[in-house]
Parts: sequence; C-alpha cells; structure tokens
Amino acid sequence: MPDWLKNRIKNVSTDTVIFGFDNNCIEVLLYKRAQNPSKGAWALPGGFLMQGELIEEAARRILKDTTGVADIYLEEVGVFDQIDRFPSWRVFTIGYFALVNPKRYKLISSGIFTLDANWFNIDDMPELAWDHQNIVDKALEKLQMRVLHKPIGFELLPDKFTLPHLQTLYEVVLDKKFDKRNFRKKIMHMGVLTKLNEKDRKGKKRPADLYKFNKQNYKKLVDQGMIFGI
Amino acid sequence: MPDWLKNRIKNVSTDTVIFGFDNNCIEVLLYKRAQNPSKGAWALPGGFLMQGELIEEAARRILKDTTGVADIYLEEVGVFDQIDRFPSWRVFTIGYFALVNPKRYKLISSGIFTLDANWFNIDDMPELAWDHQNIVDKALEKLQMRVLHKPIGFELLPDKFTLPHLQTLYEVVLDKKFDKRNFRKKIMHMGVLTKLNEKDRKGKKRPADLYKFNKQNYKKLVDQGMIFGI
DNA sequence: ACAAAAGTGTTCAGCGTACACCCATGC
DNA sequence: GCATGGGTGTACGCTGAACACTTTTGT
Repeated sequence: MPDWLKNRIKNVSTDTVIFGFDNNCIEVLLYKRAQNPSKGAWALPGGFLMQGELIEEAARRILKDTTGVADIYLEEVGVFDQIDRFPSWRVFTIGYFALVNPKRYKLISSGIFTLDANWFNIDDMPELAWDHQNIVDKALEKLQMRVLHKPIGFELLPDKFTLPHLQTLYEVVLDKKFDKRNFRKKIMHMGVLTKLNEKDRKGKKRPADLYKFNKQNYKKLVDQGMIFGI
Repeated sequence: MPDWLKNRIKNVSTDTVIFGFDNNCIEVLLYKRAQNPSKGAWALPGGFLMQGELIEEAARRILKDTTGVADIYLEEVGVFDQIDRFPSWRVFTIGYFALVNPKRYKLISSGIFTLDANWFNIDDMPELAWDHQNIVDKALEKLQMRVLHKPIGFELLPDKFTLPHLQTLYEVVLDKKFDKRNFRKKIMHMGVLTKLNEKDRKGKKRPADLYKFNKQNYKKLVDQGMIFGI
C-alpha cells in the first residue's frame, strides 16, 4: 500500500472551486476523473486530507498539484456533509474557493487521477460529480458577497489591468451593470489604484490606460478606517 | 459498549456558541465538564457526530439537550482543525452559533457530562477548554457581520420589546453608539416593526412602547427588493 | 416637584445616480 | 474618414449624521 493511501484520513477531504476571469466571463477549473468512483465525470480538484495535515494546507497542496502555483487567494466556503454525497463511504468535504488569473498558469492535466483539465464558463458547465455543483453554487454566492467589501477582484486580473477590464469583471461577478463614469469615479476616489505610464495596445481600438492595485496604500487606508466598497 | 459510544463518529464533532442578551450585555452559555479530557474546565456545548446524522442535526440535538429548545437560529461558523486541538486524538469540529433569548429557556445543568452551566458576559469569560475561545471569537465576528444586513437581532429579544432595548442590543453587539432619533427613524422606516398597544412598565421611569417584529411584512419587503440594514 | 428615561423634526453635507459628448486609435 | 471603444464633469435627490427640547412616569 503506497504512503499516500496509508496516510490519508479516509473521511475528510477538500474540494476547491478555482475561479478565473477570461473571455469576459467567470470560469471554473474542472478535472475529468481517471478513476472510480465517477470515472470520466468532471469534478472539482480535491482530495483526501493526510495525517498531520491542516485542511487549508491540503487545499493548497492540491492547488499546487493542479495549477502549479502557491500563494493564491483561498477562502473557506463551508462543510458539505450530506450522508450519501460520496458513493463509497461517508466523506466530509470542506469547500474552498480560489482566485487566479488563468493566463498566468499552465494546467497540469495528465496524471494518475485525471484524464483532462479545462476551464468552463460558470454558466455553461458540464454535469459535475457528486455534490460538486452545490459547492460551486455556494462558492459563487460567497464570492459575490466578498467582492462588495474586499478588494479581491484584483486577484482575478493580471498585475496590470485597464479600468474597462476591471469594470467588466465586477459586472460579470455581480451580474449587474455599472455606469462607466460613476464606476471610475468611485474606484479612483478610494485611492488604491496607481495609474501607470503605459497603455494596453491589445485592444483593437483606442488603447486603454493601465493601472495596478496599490496594496501598500490599501493597507494604510484600511488602518485609517477606510472601508473598500463597490 | 453503549450505543451512543459505538455509533459516534470519532473524529467529527460540533461545538455551538449560544449567544444571549441580558443585563445589557452579550452572554455566552458555557458548561463545566464532568469528564476527562479537561474535566472541570468550562467549554462550549458540543459533542460527537453520530453515524447517519447531519452535522447541523447534531448541533440541534445537542442544543436541545442543553437548553431544551428546538427551532432556534443556527449558523455555521466554520471548521476548526488544528492538529492538537483535542488532546486525546485528532477531532475536526464544526463551529456554529445560535441565538436565544436567555429568559425564555431553563438550563439543564446536571448530567453525566456536565457539572454546571452558566451564562457569562462575553467580555468576562473564564478560560475555556481547548480551542473554544477561538470558536467564540470567530462566531462573534460572524454575528457582527450578520446583524448589519439580516434582522437576526430580534432572535435575541423577547417577542415584545421596546425600541431602547433593541437599540442597546445593536450597540452592544456592534460595540458602537447610535443616535436615538436616527436609529428609530431608520428602523421604523423599514416597516418591519409593528407597534403594540402596550407599554413596558418594568422600567422605573416613563414606560416605553412595545413592538414586535413583523416577519410576514419583512418577507414581503425582501421579495420587493428591500435590503435590511442598520 | 423633580429626576430619569422616552419620545419627537429639521437641517446640512456627502454620496450615489443619471446623463452626453469628445478623443485616440485600427481598419 | 469612419467605426469602435476609451475617457471625462455636472446637477440632483436621497440618505446618513448632527443636534435639543418636551412628555410621561415613579418617587
């Protein structure tokens, strides 16, 4: 019996909803399972906890194995404990959501456990294994709550981004339109964006100014009592 | 071996922070343990999950055993999974918080598991067993977030209450003062309180008007897009 | 009658919202 | 030169915040 099988905690797992933003829509990273149960089905990246491992550590380990990156935004969504959620025996899973910029990372799609990996538009996903659709739904709700008052939207963008790009992100996440002038006024007035002396020439029309998120300034302003809000 | 011991899931438990409001402060219900580990220490009411039982069901079962009531507000706080949080072996606990009106319920304080039960001012609690102080801290944070946008404060009050009483509740939960006139204006303007033709004569001075929370109206207004807020 | 808490309106400032035109570029 | 998306300022209404006096009761 290999170590990873011997040392796993058989009734506790984690599953992570990895959100990305591309093609002007929210995407979720899914894996196609190479093993039973549910061989061939699309599922969230996840796995069992190991002895002596914290749950968040496990989630980050699995993220590293799937996207190859560490140090990304990760937040607990909650526990999923329906008795029959896993067909073979009772497994409690702790759901997380992660935010990444899809362009930044290569997917690792081959392996013992996975046949394939892909980003899916959140509004156009295949049927998922077990209760994974529940986890996605709850994760999206939590993301929508969070972006209102925490500047986590920037995690989904490249370091340098344009204001129209940022606005589209918020519109897609919150499923709501914003007035261009009011959006820019509000976000610039908070003083957490730094305008760069560069323009984005990837668009086909007039180039847009590039900005970056000023983390130092954000922290300073929060200490002074500022509350981020869209 | 008794059934409850045979059928428990040895590595998953729940612990609930029961909040009450009395003496103009937030109180937490604690139990003194009659058994090892941590015999004699104060702890949150909690216990192991049973086979075939949902975690929230377990939390409600334990609440029933400790306060004698069902049908109270209950919300998940999160998972607590520090490796050594429970001294004997690794136990994952799911924290919840509950809101009750302390006057309404008798405590059940004697039993195999508990020596004593008591309400404690949240700012003046004894040292708690294991990581239970962490659970209380995180539960309080979550409560503070929730009361801002959901009318759960009423769960902590009797059915009939006065506006000064309600205001004090919010002031204590959020650790913040409100202007009497603005508070009344705002809460009344939302249209979720019904004024009764009764006065509270328990005070020593001018009697205050009694109100009740109008749940039907609240639901109707939410359907119309109203967002509760303090 | 007096002490103590309950109850009541108005004013002002700041923020969210609605709204229309010029600008820079690719084609 | 024209089509396309980027960038900019102002006016108004509403909501949140500050503020003081009268009313009702118990003692």
